[in-house]
Amino acid sequence: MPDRFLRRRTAEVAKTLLGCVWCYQDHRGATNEPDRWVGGLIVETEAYLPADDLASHSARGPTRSNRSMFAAAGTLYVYPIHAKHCANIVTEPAGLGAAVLVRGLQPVWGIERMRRRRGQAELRKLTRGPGMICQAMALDRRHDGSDIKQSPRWRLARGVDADDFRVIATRRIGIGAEKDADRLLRFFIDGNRFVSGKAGDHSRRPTEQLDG
DNA sequence: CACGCGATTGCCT
DNA sequence: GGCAATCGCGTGC
Repeated sequence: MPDRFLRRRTAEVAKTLLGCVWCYQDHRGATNEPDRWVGGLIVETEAYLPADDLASHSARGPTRSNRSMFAAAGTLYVYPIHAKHCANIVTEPAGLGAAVLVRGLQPVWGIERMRRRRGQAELRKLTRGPGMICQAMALDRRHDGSDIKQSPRWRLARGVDADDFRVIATRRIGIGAEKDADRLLRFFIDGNRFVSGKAGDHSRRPTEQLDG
């Protein structure tokens, strides 16, 4: 994925990240495991904008914990919440404080490792939500600040063609009324089983999963 | 240094 | 659909 893809406006990046391949080569898997990658297809995202976005962690400027949000596009911003973690990909020119939260992933690689880490066999319960994704991919604060464009252990690439699915935009999840809650900055693939939230939210029509 | 809360999840009714 | 668990971080005393 070219640098300029992530340097664009965050809402546009969040939308066009849908259907893309996102995976990580973790070296903590068993040695005899042929497939050392974990990851899959991005099916749900949220945009956190550089300015005038009260919901964004960057809204009140850089601090020790959110500083990677102000780094170059392609940097990972991983933060802890409710004893779990959420992973973001930084967007826009460096210094602005914008990122895309990855909320839903269709598992493709390292599924057995994801099952072990999640303590859960059911495919649908592996990466349906930002906290689950980090647990399944074993992402935590140690990954905060790493640059996925620079590291050979990360891959972000074109996956499913955008013509093959419909994108729905909604309000972001878990944002209080006083914090720009009404803006349509959550994007997901219509009907995909790995979109988080309550049923009916992600299932406007009962479509099949992505191919390829 | 104490306290309160959150871009969540999972269990319960 | 409601609510408790859980813990790192920001805020304020």
